[in-house]
Amino acid sequence: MTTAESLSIGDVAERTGLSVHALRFYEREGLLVGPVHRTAGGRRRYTASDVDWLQICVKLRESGMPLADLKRFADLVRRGPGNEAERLRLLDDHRQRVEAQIEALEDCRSLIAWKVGVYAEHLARGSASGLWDPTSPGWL
Amino acid sequence: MTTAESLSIGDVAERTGLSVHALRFYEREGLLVGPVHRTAGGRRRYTASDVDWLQICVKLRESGMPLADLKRFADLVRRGPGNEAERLRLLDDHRQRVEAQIEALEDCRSLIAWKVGVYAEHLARGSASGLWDPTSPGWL
DNA sequence: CTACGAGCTAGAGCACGCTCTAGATCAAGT
DNA sequence: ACTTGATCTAGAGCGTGCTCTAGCTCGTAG
Repeated sequence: MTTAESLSIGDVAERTGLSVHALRFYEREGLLVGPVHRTAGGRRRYTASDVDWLQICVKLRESGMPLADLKRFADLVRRGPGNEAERLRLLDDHRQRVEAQIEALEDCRSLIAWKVGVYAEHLARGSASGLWDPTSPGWL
Repeated sequence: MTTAESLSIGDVAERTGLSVHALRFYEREGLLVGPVHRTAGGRRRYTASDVDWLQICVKLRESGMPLADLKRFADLVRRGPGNEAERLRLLDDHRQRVEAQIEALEDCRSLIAWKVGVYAEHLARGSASGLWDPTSPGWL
């Protein structure tokens, strides 16, 4: 349940798009910066900055950062000031990987788009024979 | 060994970037269009169009197409003419997913780039405190 | 003729990232 | 008080996509 200052695991799941299972898993794996507080009854209570951090995690995961790197990053932040250069390196390395990935995807996109275009044209003409038919020469 | 018309599994591994293990695995999974020929001694002999197809597979995999879709595609091609519309649909669906993925990555990239920029600037100034420090307000 | 690297099969194993289960507890509505 | 739904823990299980092993065979160079 939502109150002014703290959110249940279900609320956080809704806000981040992660499942409650994933949230508990992330916590076990040490991917959160701070310890999650608990109610008297033992239920997790998340703060707004927990959610902020998790939303960053989601973005980094979506862009392909492995959990291990996310953990290294969380560790650095948790240890506090003094390792900013290392944090920056981690992020910047990831940025480079993301850029490479975008380029690779754009390559694939143009290959596919071209193939789709050729295909559609032949279909429109009703003359699709020979396309992707490895027994005909020049099928590519 | 390479001869005019046929390649060993090792050659194909080199040309496609797939491991020999992966090549045998792909074959078992029915991801190839034609059956791979064998020498008298039972060794695989690949043709140039096998390599062409595998290179397409690699591109599609790099862009995130699951093996199951690749298999559906290979099945369609193997069955020969008459299902071009279905092939086109498969490819075009994938193209759309790739485009969505590029957009998502570009989003992530700008988030990261911004964060990296802020970080680098603060580091240059020697005033990095408060960055990603969930105990300070406005740490995002 | 022999050695040695490349290839063969069947099947086990692995890394990643969750996802699900069981069985119990908590908390809120009626 | 009772019911109902959310949450808890510990740990097993799973989907994807390879990767590796064991034990054997092939085939080319010397």
